[in-house]
Amino acid sequence: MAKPELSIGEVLRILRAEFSGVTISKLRFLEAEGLVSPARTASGYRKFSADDVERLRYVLTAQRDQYLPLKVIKEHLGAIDRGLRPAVAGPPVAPSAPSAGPRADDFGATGIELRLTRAELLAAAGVSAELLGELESHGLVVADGKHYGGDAIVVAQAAAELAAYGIEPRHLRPFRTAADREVGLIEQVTGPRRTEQTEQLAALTVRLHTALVRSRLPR
Amino acid sequence: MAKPELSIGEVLRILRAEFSGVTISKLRFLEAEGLVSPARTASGYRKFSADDVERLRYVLTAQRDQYLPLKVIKEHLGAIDRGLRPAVAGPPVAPSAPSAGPRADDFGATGIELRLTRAELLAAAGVSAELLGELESHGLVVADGKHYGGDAIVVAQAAAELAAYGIEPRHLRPFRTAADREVGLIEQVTGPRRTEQTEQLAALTVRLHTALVRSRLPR
DNA sequence: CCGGGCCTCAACCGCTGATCGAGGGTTGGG
DNA sequence: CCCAACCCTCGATCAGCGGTTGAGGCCCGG
Repeated sequence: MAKPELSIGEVLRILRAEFSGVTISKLRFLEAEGLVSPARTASGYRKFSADDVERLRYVLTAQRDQYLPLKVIKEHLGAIDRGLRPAVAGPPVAPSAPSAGPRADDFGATGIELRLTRAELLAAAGVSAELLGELESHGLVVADGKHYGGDAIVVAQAAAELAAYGIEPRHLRPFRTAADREVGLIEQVTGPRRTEQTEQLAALTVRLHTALVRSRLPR
Repeated sequence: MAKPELSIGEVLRILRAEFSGVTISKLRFLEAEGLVSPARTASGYRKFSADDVERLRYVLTAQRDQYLPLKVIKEHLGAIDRGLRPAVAGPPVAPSAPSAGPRADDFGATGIELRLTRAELLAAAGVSAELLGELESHGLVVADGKHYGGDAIVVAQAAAELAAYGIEPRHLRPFRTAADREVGLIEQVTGPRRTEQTEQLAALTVRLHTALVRSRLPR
């Protein structure tokens, strides 16, 4: 028998060994919330695969050790399912303790690494191939081989909206330059590999940039 | 050296710049839960010190970015008070790699224009007068007469954190230049008065900038 | 054919994390 | 002295999350 599929009661006994607070009703609840989707027998009994159990273990661990809300755990699982990888916010800077503590903030709403074809990008951003071409020629959007990252969507959309104000891609070159310089500065500190620290630093510089722009807008 | 002590309303305005969901009643609630203990005037008014504000910032950040329950945050603060560093669990091992998604506050949800004295700015940002002086000499923070805007807090804090990575104010000049150019572009479109449209455009360009930086970070 | 296991669905629950309002004092400017 | 704006406490209330409970009923092995 290659794949033993377990009944809910069996799963319960397995997980009980590791997590004290688990009950049958909780497992059913987690299914109702969309965190696992066990198969069913013809008569409606749940059949849990080894993967399902693994998934439950993930959920219960995240809940117990990180206090994450189910909603967030669900998003993480969704990302994992799509073969994408998310990232965790570190602890805030301790008050009155200026150690270089990590601090995550509004940098990147998804944390998901996306890989899109050109066609997918056009569809996702809802822009014309022409605009995208211009953006590429000015170095505002770059493909990595045949694929574009998720940020390209945001860039393209923003560019499209700006075009409605009469601001064309060629006017946006300075943004590219500024971004390059910013990244250069970051790499000088953290080196050429992308780490947790890289992200934190980027979040910081972006925050700085945003505040600076705000502060310089007319009163 | 007279440390400026802030009333609850002042604290509110300061924290609003950074955290959208904070209210007076929430601040009082957090005191009731034992997360901060501001001093009181003879007549019973709360007086928040710079440390209190920092503590609140820690609480709000931990809540927003790590979804920690207040109970846990309180324990962490207790540990920090005793000179320890709080233990933080990493993400579960299960179905895949590290992760996570902080949320995106938008560009300017504040509404109210903050006006701070130099002392208030120092207290709110928790930075040294020296750092602030340097920032001013490089044009990163500017006073409008005797007062500073709320963005100055964010600028100063970001600069302080960057300093911990060895990035000094003088390295930040290009940010000023970039911000100036960005604002210049915006003003070319919307004119020299600050309107709804100015804000929208600024939000757009900042979004563009952020996405560009992200897209250019090493893979 | 019986008993334990499993099913659904709706109602209920306790806790967290606040919010609200009544009723009333404080402060500062005119 | 007055008024507006601000601040106070305390108790009631609330919404959402994360489940639990129970009624009523089917399924399956011995």
